[in-house]
Amino acid sequence: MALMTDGPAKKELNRAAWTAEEDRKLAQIIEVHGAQRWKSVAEKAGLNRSGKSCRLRWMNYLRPNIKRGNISDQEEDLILRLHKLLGNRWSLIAGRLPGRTDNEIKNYWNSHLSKKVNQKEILRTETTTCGFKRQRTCRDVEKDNLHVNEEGTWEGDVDSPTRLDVDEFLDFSTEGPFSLEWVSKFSDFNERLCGFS
DNA sequence: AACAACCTCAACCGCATCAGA
DNA sequence: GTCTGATGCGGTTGAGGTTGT
Repeated sequence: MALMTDGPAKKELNRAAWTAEEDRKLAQIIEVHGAQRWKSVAEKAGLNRSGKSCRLRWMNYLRPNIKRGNISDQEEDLILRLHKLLGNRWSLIAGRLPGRTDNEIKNYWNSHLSKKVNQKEILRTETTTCGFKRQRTCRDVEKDNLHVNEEGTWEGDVDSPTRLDVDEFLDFSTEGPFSLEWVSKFSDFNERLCGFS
């Protein structure tokens, strides 16, 4: 990408791909001043970048413990299941995948998983027309189950076996990244909710 | 080998939300 | 209560790489 103008009065910002030198400067400043006040971080680092751009670069690329590429089968499975439940809430999904960023998961979904899911949906529709019991689609689930009552409890149909506390279930702050217990609880919930895994 | 079509992913944009003045 | 700046999120874009013809 080339240098572009943001408007006649504004200083032109560099919107080209980040260089190793820029990465180094940014990391250095964050080490000293912390990952906050991104506008001043950009200024202090002497980068002709917006605060937003610096934040994004740090969050998606420079941050420690970032995993890149090679999404495992387990991770893929988790993304699929979480997406079934949460939809395009990439940051929430990323919160359950240590070292993965919302941007990476979003990209992975758009380039790999959305196609897989579409194919599955087509197969399921075909199965339905053959007279087998119709499996529930995610849209059905959303329609029927994504309802939070006054007590903050997530409840489905009156007869539905699925009831859980949404806040507790989606509170990723207290528990570590995804624990086996959580995954198992989620899988169980998801299977009952969707009728398939 | 050359070109087109497709894919991937880094980066940007617009909008919503929040906190502080 | 309102304004303003900072931050976070999801959608989208486009450059570069890969694959197919």
